[in-house]
Amino acid sequence: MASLSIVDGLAQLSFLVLGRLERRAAEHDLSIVQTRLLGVLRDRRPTMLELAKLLGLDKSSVSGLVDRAERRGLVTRIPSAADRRSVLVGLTEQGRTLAAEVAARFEADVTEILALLPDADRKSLSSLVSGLLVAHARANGVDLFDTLVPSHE
Amino acid sequence: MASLSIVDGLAQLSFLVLGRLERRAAEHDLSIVQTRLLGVLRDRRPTMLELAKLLGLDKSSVSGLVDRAERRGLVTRIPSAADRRSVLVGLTEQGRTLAAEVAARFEADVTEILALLPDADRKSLSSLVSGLLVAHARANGVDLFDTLVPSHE
DNA sequence: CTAGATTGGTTTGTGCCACGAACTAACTAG
DNA sequence: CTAGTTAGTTCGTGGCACAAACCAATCTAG
Repeated sequence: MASLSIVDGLAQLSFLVLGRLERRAAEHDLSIVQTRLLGVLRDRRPTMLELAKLLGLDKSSVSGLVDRAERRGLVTRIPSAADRRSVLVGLTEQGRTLAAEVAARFEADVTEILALLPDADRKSLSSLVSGLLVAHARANGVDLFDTLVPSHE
Repeated sequence: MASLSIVDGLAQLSFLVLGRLERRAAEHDLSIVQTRLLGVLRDRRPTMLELAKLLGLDKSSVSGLVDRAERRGLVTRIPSAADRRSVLVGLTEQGRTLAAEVAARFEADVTEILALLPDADRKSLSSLVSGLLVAHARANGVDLFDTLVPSHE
């Protein structure tokens, strides 16, 4: 039972957490990336390029990503009024409900894992994690956006 | 600055941590999966099937994975003495040094992020994370193996 | 001992993800 | 009006992931 280092611990935990997400997403035939796409769009209607930045992907990758999601009726491309080259991507109703469902199940998973900790510990963990993320966001001048989005440097 | 929920926080943190890993791995033209492969092999010499279980992949996926790594001289297939159907996979010297390098850089990254927390907080976080992982491992009867390996249920 | 079942691995086909390079269309500066 | 930039798509390549089909070795019933 070699007590694992904090680095190992965080790596482990990260795999565990994202593994749950992946599993829940797979239940609805979503990949992690598709899920992140839906997550990002919950409160945004970005252009393709903004989306690429948000997801940390190449714009060409986003083309295909949105293609597939659009084919499934989860998102729509809306021609931008301001710039005729540009396209806005938004959730459809179907996409929105799907995103909500996956998020809920994932949340339940994580909550279940966290239930292994006594109340007090869970609270501490929560505030430490928040603190760390806030500090990191500040240190990198990055604005903290919500669920399912990685902080890219 | 909406204080994010613990679930969101953990998701964020996980993306952040694995994002670093991915970046460091990419510096050496490794994917996350390749890196996990090397990580798993640091102290094991499993069969293909064991490897599949360890990585949570299908055996057919592992075939290709090992193919590519072998082509790059990072791992070797060793015919099993015990069972002539079976193949053992092990690191080459090159694979071992590469794994060490990536691990070191990744560790530095995470350490740097953790440096944003005051000493006491970092220590608390460390023990909370360990505690959570241990509890989870116990709850699932899984033995806790080391770095870069997800706990599969 | 042998016929049938099981097991370990590879191969093949399909689809997603990711990138860079090349390209079109639209916007912007001068 | 022209030159250069920007937004997005397309194409080609390669890794990742799975299921299904397959082969060879091993096990097991009878």
